[in-house]
Amino acid sequence: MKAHILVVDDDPRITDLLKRLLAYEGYSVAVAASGDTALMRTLEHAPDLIVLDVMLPTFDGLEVARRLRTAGDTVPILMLTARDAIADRVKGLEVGADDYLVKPFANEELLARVKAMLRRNQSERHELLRYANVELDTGTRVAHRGGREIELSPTEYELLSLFLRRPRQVLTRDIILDRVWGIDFEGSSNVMEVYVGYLRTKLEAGGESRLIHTVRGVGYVCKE
Amino acid sequence: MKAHILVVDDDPRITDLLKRLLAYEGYSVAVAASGDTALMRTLEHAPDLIVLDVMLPTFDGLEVARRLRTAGDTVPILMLTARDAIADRVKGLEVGADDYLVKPFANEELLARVKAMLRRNQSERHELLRYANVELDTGTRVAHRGGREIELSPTEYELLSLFLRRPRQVLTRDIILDRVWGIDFEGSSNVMEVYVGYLRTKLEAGGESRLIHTVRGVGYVCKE
DNA sequence: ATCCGTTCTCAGGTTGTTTTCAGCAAGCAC
DNA sequence: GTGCTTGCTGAAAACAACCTGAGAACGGAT
Repeated sequence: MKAHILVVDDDPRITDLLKRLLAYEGYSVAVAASGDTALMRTLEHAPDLIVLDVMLPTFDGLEVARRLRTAGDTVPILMLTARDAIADRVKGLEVGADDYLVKPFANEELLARVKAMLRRNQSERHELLRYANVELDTGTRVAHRGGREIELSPTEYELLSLFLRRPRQVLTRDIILDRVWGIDFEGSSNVMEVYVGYLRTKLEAGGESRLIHTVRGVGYVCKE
Repeated sequence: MKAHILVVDDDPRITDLLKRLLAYEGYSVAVAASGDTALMRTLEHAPDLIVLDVMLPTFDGLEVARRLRTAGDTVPILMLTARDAIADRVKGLEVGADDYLVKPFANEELLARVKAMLRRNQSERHELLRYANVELDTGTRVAHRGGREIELSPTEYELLSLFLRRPRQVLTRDIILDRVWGIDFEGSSNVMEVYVGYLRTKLEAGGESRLIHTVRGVGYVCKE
């Protein structure tokens, strides 16, 4: 639902601009300013797309892309290259970037590409998220526990996939609200609690053990 | 033996990208930027495949394809069509193109098609898509369910073939709109719903079970 | 110009999903 | 235990998504 985008650039003007632009379009945005933090953030957040500048401290964008690909990560990468660095574009594509954009770029163009890349990717990527005896197929959007098939509404699906992407990790209420309902969620509502309830009901309908546990005062964890 | 590919487009962005992409995959690539140079290059180099944009100076891609075919040239043609030009795709096929791709496209997808087209030497591209008891002949564009023959309008055909190529997988509205209508839809239209309706009516006219199910808030699936 | 098939728009009805709310249960500090 | 906070749950209201029939707009063929 809310696509999550990681922006990697060492120029704060660029990251600021992109962050605001993308957030305004409804994406949830994270930022990294160097090669190593980019890799870390990718592992942490499993973004749906990376906007990656070539010039970076520690190690450059090409190296980041190469490491991700050799590690088997298929997240779409949109590379930002300087106007005159044709060689970089070629290398970028060779190294596993999916598209590139020449700086300076028009906002509209960046948005168009991001959108197109996300849409295409969505069709090709069907992962099988799994934890304990729960499976979630992102292609069919159906969950299984044991042999039982579990149908999910869109929101339930988002929530469960969030949990399954980060098993054993405590997710704060803020993070969950951000990822599933979007940043602009204000004031007091207990939607999240209601939906955790729905999920628990469905996941435990066959008498199975609880998988989503409450961490009082903080949020929830998915673990056995 | 390197396959030789001619890329025809007047946008240097596209030719730049394609040239590097295809060259990296080991093809030898030539470029033309207008209809007449495309014809000249074809005569000169006798490429094994042509990637041909519809919109071109001098005369357009459709015209290039038509002239080649009437001259007896059977070189496989992969047509690049604009986003909202369904009519062009149909015309392209009528005029002798062998496949088409909607811009913007995923690099992977272009490579896959190029490979596939080179492999099957342009003659036997009559696929028979099949799922459950539904068949779709991509040569005659006629569908069958059980023994019943089902005639389809061009749009209905596109839609059904999309579903049959990815059975059991949930296709989001974005993807369907993109692949069938080529539209980057912001505004509200319900064409897609109407056409799903048409397709259902035709597919279920013999009292058969529903094959195209709606996934609320997401899109549709083709499954039993 | 007219016909016919196809595509698209619109409005109303239907159904499933999301949110809210109020009361209850569970955890925690004292 | 008591009192306070935090989280759970069932029901109903509010909302949005989807379907359908009717017809308008379009384009090619005669």
